[in-house]
Amino acid sequence: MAKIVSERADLLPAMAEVFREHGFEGASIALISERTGLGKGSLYHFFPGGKEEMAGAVLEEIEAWFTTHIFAPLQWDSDAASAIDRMFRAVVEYFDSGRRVCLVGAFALASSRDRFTKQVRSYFRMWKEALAAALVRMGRDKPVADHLAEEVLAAIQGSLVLARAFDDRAVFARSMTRLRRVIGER
Amino acid sequence: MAKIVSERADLLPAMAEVFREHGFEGASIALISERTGLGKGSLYHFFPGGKEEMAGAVLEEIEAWFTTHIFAPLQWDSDAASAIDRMFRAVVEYFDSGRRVCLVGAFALASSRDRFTKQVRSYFRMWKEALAAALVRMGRDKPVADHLAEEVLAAIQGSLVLARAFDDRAVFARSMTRLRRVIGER
DNA sequence: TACACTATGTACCATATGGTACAATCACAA
DNA sequence: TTGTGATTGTACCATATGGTACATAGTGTA
Repeated sequence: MAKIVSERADLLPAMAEVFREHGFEGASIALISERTGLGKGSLYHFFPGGKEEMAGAVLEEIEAWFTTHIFAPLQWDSDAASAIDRMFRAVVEYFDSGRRVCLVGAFALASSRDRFTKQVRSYFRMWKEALAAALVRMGRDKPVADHLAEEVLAAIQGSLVLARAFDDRAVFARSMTRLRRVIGER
Repeated sequence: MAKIVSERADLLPAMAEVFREHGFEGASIALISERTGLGKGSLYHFFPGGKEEMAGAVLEEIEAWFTTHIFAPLQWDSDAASAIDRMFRAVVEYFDSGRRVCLVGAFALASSRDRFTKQVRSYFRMWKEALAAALVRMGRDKPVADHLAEEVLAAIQGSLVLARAFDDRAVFARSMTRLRRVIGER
């Protein structure tokens, strides 16, 4: 009855999209099965822990992606300004200019936060600390850098909410432009 | 079998809290029944349209509350600065210093946005326009006021996300302090 | 009191849910 | 070829879901 031998990792992007669109409660196994093209059998073969394990794996993958493409450069790249510039580019692309929701942010607001407290917190903590580190390398004082990093993260999350509420990408674009300017100023 | 004659409006606060805590999908009728203290019979008596009508009524009540306490003063109060000050006070109290989630924001991120597009959009549009009007009365140019209003709303929503992710009210407090300063500056 | 109407609780229903069992099928190595 | 373990689809299960039906009890009024 088997068709193709899949890998667990291949399923994560499709599953992530389902969770993004429907949230943890709204993402039914039937829907996940449909969108991944895999039957329940395979799904539970790869994720014996069920939906909770699926969402956990998705969060893990998201954190890994952000670590590679955003957090690590922010933290370690000798050219901090360029790392920040690349962060903004990556963010715009990743969130599809505001059309796509931040799954971690959505989980933070919903009751699913309680299930995934650690992963949600870790994602934002890593982002904030990496960005603050880059700002320090650009010559900012540590406390200022911390506040600024927090402000940037909040603005990103908030403009994702507004962009979706207004169904208007321009909201997100304006916010990104402003943040680049704020960070550039002294 | 009846106990007390309730009013539809009396149920809304309890229902709002359930939707805030669990989202639209997660808020089951059983849970709503438990938290309002009313059986299904009564619930469907007051809300023949079921869960969708319940959530709709809650959104309506929220918009009404904000209109009275925040939007109207921002829009019409001759002392714009004081209206903005009262907005921040009301927001801090309403969102319980960041412990409480913005239901409309949560709905905007979730799939429930599609069901309640109009109400979600209306809430944010009214808020943004009212705040911009107050800023104009404080002497700002219209375009600047529009951008600033958008920035403030995004910061509020974003810091609610972060405050919940970090489980730290200080995040929200810091954001409000900063916004007051930004608005005060010329 | 008698009546109409509003509330209310409970039993019930069809369906969807997350999850399990298991047999069938694959890839691949001996 | 034969066997072994990884995959896969399907049938199935107990439960929870949103929603309905209805009989009962309260409320106010003539």
